[in-house]
Amino acid sequence: MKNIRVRFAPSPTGYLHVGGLRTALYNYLFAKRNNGKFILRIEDTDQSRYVEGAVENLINALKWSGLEFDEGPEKDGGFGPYFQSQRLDIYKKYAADLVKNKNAYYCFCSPERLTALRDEQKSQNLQAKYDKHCLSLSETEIKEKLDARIPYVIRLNIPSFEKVVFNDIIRNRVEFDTATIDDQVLIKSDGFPTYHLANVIDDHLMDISHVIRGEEWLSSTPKHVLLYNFFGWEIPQFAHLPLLLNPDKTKLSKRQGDVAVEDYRAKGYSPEALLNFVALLGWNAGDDKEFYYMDELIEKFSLERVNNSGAVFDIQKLNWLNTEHFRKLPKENLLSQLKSILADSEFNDANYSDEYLLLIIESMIERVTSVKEILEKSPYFFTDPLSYEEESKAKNWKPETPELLNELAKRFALLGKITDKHDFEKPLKELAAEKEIGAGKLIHPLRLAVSGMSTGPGVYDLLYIIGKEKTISRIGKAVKAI
RNA sequence: GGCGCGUUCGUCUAGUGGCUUAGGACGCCGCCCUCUCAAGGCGGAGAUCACGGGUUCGAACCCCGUACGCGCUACCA
Repeated sequence: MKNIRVRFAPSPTGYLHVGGLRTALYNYLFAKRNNGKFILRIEDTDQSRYVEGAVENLINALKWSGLEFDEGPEKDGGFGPYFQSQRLDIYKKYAADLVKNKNAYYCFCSPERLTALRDEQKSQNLQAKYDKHCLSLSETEIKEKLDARIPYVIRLNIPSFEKVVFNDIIRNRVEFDTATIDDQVLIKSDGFPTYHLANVIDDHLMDISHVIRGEEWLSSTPKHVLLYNFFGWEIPQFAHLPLLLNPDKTKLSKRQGDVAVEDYRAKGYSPEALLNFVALLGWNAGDDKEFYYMDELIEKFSLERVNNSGAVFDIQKLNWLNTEHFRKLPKENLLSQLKSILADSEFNDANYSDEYLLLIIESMIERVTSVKEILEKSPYFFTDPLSYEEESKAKNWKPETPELLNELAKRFALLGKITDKHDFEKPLKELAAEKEIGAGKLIHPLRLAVSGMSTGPGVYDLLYIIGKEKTISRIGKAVKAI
């Protein structure tokens, strides 16, 4: 079997789309599974869409996701450059060959004529297609126009009434009639190639064996097939991936939620979870397994098992997977994450011991789905309560509460050095018994006083972590404040 | 409008002619546990396999048609 070489070929629009992430992942998995190479190529042939820093963002997002490319920008594998904008001479040369063989031709039509033509066709409910007006230009006419510096494009000369048939790994046989295919512009008037030309030339020159890309490319694949034929090149294997969809089943878009990998990163999702989730959107191994690490994905992946219908991006399932992955992270990882998040937070002035932070992690891990959430759900480990939850106040703060809590604080103060969370339990239970009330009558207001909240770890864990001194002082504060 | 691709619980999916009274997961609901919130355990509801024809002893699975959805229809990728 020939060498497996696949590419992820995004256009640098500013960020990595999760759909793009999945495309990249499938390419990556396929490459790794088959001892092939995963190549990153930047399709920056549209000057009007140039975005500052986009390539850097893209590469960073891929790196964060763990999809390291074998060849690409700054990583030459002998097939570079990997920026299409740096390969203009190559495209020009091949375009000239096409023109010489009459498989492409110069077109000098103005945008106005093109628009008028399209409008006319549309009004008659005809397919919008270039009318090959410039195909009939003579050599001398072309030369004259060229000399006169009239702007031109080079168009693909689609033969009429032929069938173009190709095989797609995911969709099997696909057939198009050339009568329905437009004479695609190959070289734009600014001298840049369009995607269609550049992609075929680069895939051939870069020795790409499998073209794995989104379904939106399926309709233009016959143009590419024609180009391969005109050049006399071997056609790569195609695999057109189903689209990722919004909940309303339209193509996944910004308007209906987050689509950038960096958005998910910012929200605290882990790359492992995001990758695991996205891998399952359109692929499965044929069994019930849903939790995967990268190495297992590589081991099991095959294009043949990719689905052929679009998949809704279901954030709930992502949340679940994120949680599953999160629970399996080693403590040291969580600790270092928490430290760096704290450093960037409003609580960055204090210095917390590893021991302290580890206790927090242990108490919160079942209650959050990311380290970031620890700060959101339990700020009380880092600051005294700034306010007290109204609902809990109404429910748990009774007229006799201040007196009870003061008494409890007094008894806590009598405790020696705290060595176990249950040290707090005894005085609390005793007081409850003496007053002939349920422990809950003390526990709920106590939690509120100490944390300002009504939810969180077990109350004894809570007290043990924040410590005896802070517990007592916070009770004092709460009694005054509430 | 034309062309292409698709259609199994709300969602992701298993299923490739008899093993299927269509399996799993997320979510949802209930119960248990319990100082709260979670986590965990147990259980439940939820799909006439888009619809209509055909082929077959037998079809979610094969064929044809229809409907619907999506994609493409740019000197964007």
